[in-house]
Amino acid sequence: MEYKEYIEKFFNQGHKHYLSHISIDCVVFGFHENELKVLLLNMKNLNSWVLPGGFILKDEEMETAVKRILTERTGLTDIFLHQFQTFGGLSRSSFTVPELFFKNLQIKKDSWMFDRFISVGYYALVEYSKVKPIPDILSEKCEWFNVHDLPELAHDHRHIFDEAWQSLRFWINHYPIGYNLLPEKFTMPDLQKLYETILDRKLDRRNFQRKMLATGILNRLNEVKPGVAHKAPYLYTFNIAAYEKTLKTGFGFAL
Amino acid sequence: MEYKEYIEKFFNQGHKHYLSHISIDCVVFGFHENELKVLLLNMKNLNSWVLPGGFILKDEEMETAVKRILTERTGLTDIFLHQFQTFGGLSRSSFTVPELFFKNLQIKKDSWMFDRFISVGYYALVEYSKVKPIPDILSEKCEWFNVHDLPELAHDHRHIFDEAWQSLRFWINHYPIGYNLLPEKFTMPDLQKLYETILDRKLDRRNFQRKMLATGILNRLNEVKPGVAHKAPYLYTFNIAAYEKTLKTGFGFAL
DNA sequence: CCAAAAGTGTTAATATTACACCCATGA
DNA sequence: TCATGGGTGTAATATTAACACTTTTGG
Repeated sequence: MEYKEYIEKFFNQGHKHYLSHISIDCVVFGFHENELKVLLLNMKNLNSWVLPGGFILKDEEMETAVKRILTERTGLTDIFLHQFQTFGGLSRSSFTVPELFFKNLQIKKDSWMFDRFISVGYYALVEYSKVKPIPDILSEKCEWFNVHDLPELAHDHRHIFDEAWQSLRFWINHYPIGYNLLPEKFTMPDLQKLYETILDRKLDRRNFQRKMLATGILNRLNEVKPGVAHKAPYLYTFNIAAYEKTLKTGFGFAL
Repeated sequence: MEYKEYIEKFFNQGHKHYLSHISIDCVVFGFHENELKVLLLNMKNLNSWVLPGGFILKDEEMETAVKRILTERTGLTDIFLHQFQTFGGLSRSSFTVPELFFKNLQIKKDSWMFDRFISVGYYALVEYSKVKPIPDILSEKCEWFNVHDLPELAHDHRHIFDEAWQSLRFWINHYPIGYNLLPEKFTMPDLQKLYETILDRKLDRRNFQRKMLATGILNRLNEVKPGVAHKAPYLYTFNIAAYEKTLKTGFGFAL
């Protein structure tokens, strides 16, 4: 049984390969059908949902670890990442699980996995349609959830999610967003929906467009969105050079 | 020799008490004579300056650890803290030191202190005049430096400092500041100097005053600063209730 | 009595918000 | 042809920036 072996090795030997006491938790945001989504995992045998996460190899950059973890969960490379907070609460977890989880498993009582962890929180922005959610070895399901309709989360993951979303809301008032969340070509209404969804409030159509165009990060194409009812909206792409530049400098406006 | 014993115990036994692979680095800001200051330590035997830092006890909240560390360095309790970033670079340090540091010391080659560390960065705001800088066991000196005139820092501490200052600059555009950096009674020019020093640019006297008063976090006293040449400025205190409230909600203006 | 610093108010510029009309399209 | 959503411009308001005169005081 490959699973059994893997788990046992992970619990009993993992500390030889990974930094102990340190974990990574990721809040992966996607945008689909005008809804902001988050990727969650359902742990095997336990019926609990958790954020995707993992550990840092001893000879691995922290950010490389995050990318590795997220590539495993989503199939994507080149993911936008933002480190938003590190969680150090004493009671935040320890990997406490009911006995049944370990039936048939030979796991040492002093496994590194039962130690206390400090967790570094990252949020990621990904293009929903390109993601192939892949459960990890400990989990059964990997699914998208609407941010307004999350299941109960284990440990302090609800808190981590809340902090991530808040951080994201703050971020988009200062830095451009969308390149990582939208398809290559998108419409102004698409972009506005994205902002509205993240900020969780309505924005004025005309003012939004004016501000966005003023940032200079958009290219309007000589195409309109095909196959829509009513007047077809223009398609846009991001002006990557300007976008990247603004990612560094920030623009100072509030939507 | 107490020092020798302590160091040996710390290097050889510390992993039993502290979380391995995790450190804390603090950027302690003070304000004195219209200069923004940072507290640095000079390591014994090495002539290198570092940020104050430390480790987390296995049964200690992370924030409690930071407070403990800073109380040891400054003599203060109740310090304003802000976690600004976590540093996970592979090459960021490891505690590499020249051989001479270990002359006469019996330290195991596999001491936890030679492992790789992920470091959680906090900045602290303290009232300069109340601080009694106290070196730690590994260091010889603990001194204030003007932020514009820092010595060379070991490891990636210059980078950590830069990120802290940047984070602080960002912070003060959204949240009140000063309660932890100024004496209880202060003048409007004092407060302005503080802002100017942190932001590293001049502000308009009149507009500054208007905005500050508009926030409602200040109480003007019926006293003026004694013993000054020229017209004496009013003294202010912070309205703690309003200050604390604004610390949570933030005010949205840019200086 | 004057230089130097502090207190205060007004005006101009800019940014933000609110709002209304026309256009294109598929049903 | 009409209901729906998209494109655009302008006026009102709020915020920010620029700026000048008066007051106080120690030397």
